[in-house]
Amino acid sequence: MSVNRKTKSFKLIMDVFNENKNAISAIYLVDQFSNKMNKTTVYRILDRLENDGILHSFIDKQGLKRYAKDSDDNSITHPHFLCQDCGISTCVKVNITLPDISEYNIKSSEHLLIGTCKDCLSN
Amino acid sequence: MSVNRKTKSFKLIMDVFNENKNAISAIYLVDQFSNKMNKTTVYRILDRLENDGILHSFIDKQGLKRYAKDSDDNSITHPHFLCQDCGISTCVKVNITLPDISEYNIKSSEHLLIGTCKDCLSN
DNA sequence: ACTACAAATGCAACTGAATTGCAATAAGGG
DNA sequence: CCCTTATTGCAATTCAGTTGCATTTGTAGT
Ligand SMILES: [Mn+2]
Ligand SMILES: [Mn+2]
Ligand SMILES: [Zn+2]
Ligand SMILES: [Zn+2]
Repeated sequence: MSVNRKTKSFKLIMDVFNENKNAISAIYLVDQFSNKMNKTTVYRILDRLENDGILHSFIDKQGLKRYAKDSDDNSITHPHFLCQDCGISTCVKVNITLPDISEYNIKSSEHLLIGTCKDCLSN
Repeated sequence: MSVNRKTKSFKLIMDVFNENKNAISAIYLVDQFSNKMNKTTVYRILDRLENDGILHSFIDKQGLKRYAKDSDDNSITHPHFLCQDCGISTCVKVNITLPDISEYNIKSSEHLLIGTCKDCLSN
């Protein structure tokens, strides 16, 4: 009983994440594929991919949900970088050490780094 | 020319932040004061307070905008904690050291810590 | 205390991301 | 090829936040 049918829409979205390891906003995909599939479909496919552990997500500085492909060198929890200039967002392959705070039992964390990417710096 | 008039609405909201150092969502205040002022007014007062450097804000895990009072022991950039159980959110007075990533010029960062607070742990 | 004027507010309409219910479609196991 | 049911399309809805504009109100200056 396959839980994930390889539909045309599913493949189109999966291709994006296979060709691009950046973090992509749901709304960008909705827009990109507006003539290929319904926006509801985009959201539901992203949901499934996340539940299946193929993608992970976070809320960016503008409150938009972004998704990126899981990979082996993604530590379980890693920061996400956003370039103010060109808008690209990437998973940052760095281990962040949480300060030990006695008052809280910290279970997970989200880290957003905002700045300028290499490409935008050199242009 | 006073830029900040001490209106009734302004005082009501300011009081909340003076009595409570936690990070409070805009929508919570809109709800709290629904019979005292218009929601637009809440948003605009929060905006002003942030521009004047009295409050600072961040987007929480649900994509909601939260505000907290600036204070001397708030380092310029500090993490924010959210208790999964009771929902309170606090500024965490800890210096976080960003890993130096050659690929990016990092100008600012946002750090969300999710877990359980002391109160919820002991109950 | 009065006035004038800009700042602040209320209201209603609007935006934009994301979700929901339901009927129609299509993937793929047998 | 059939059948089951996962997936999709569509339209309506939600929910936080914003905008335009007319009205009110704080307060500086007299
Ligand atoms: Mn990532
Ligand atoms: Mn804070
Ligand atoms: Zn860039
Ligand atoms: Zn708690």
